[in-house]
Amino acid sequence: MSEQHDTILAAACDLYLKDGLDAFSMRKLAKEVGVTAPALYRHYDGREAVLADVVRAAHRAFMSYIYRALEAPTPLERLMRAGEGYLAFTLEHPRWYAIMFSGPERLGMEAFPEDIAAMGCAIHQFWIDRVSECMRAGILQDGDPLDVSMTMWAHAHGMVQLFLQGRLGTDDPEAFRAVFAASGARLMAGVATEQFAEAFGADAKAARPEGVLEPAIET
Amino acid sequence: MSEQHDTILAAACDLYLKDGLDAFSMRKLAKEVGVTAPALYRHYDGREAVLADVVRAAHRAFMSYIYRALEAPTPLERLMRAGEGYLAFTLEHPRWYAIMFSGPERLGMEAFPEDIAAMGCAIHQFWIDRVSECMRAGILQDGDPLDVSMTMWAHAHGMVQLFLQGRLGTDDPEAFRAVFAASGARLMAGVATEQFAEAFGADAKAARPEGVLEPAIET
DNA sequence: GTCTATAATCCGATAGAC
DNA sequence: GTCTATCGGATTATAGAC
Repeated sequence: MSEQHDTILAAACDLYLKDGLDAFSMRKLAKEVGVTAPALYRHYDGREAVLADVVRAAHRAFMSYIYRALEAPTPLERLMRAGEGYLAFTLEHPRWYAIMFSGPERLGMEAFPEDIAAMGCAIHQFWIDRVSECMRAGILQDGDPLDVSMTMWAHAHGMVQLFLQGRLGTDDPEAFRAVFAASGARLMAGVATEQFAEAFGADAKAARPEGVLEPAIET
Repeated sequence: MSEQHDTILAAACDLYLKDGLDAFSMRKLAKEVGVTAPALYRHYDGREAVLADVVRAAHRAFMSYIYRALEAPTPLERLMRAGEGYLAFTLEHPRWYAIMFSGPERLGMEAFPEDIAAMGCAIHQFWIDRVSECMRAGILQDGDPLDVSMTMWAHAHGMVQLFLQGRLGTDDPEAFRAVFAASGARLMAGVATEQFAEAFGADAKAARPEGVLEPAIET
């Protein structure tokens, strides 16, 4: 809460985002802050504690991206905007996304602190809520929202993961956006209703005349 | 090619599978082999070179799991058996699966050697072939096999990734198998044909009377 | 609250004797 | 081909002066 605490955390985020997790050390962090390493231990218990705060910051940043979707007026628009926010976050902040899903032992911990796990649950619940209200609106086929949101989540997570590791044959975020949308459309064909196809077709035409949802031809 | 080379590689695989990537060091490897560290450098250029061979071994192990599917008589059975082989590999050897998808810089390299990248392409092609022949057989809807296989790959990869990081609320592989199958069925609903539903329904009944494809109720 | 100094480990890699 | 000895570096973290 103190001011130095925030200064250190900000520097820690910068350092992690710049050099990655393996290059993150208390010495470099101290240099970034402008003090010597032992001074950091007055404000943090150690490396683990700093990284835990970085993970918290990553979760907060992620939430700020997807929660914007709640401003949209309809369930369908909220779902689509949430998906766009998710994709924007992963493309603009791949390292923040990575640390959210690196698993605790990758950070040198046995398990995530309770409050971080709770943030993960809140995010999961957000997706369940988006799916739920789309089911009630007749846009998604009836089913268990927990199951359906998991399917959509896994697909999105897998796509992003494969792209960030260069397994999709392209490094261009714009190309990936089209591929992601096309793949998402294939998935929706199995879980959405005709009402979705009509509503989203119209929505897509209004918002994106170029029709990014058409399957991308790669070869 | 020499015998010591193989001995070192085997020990390296054991060491990585036992302790993980961050704990993998040339000194520990030497102890595992039963020699001193400098001796390793007669057979390997350094840590990177050893890890590259471990990655090669991981790819070969993965291929041995999914290539078994080619013994099945029909395109549908080959696709299903390939999926089962994929899942079995990820659950039985999560660390081997992890190192295949960790990205080169995680291993301290700039890029994967050409032959490793080629193995990745061969695996990708394997999935494209499975999808292709299912399209020709009328089991999957017509489309670009590359696109459809990517969608299926991303979904499977995402599911496994989320499970291995404990984000699915269970650590039980058997429970995950059911969840994975149910989610896969949701995906197939969007990309398969009615012929699939009929054929696989019959197939599932013959092979698995308990019906693992029914959506799992969690709560 | 920050510093200097340092403990205690670990790492990859090499030189040179045998 | 393997050894001993070592270089040169990194790391987390602490002790104690100021």
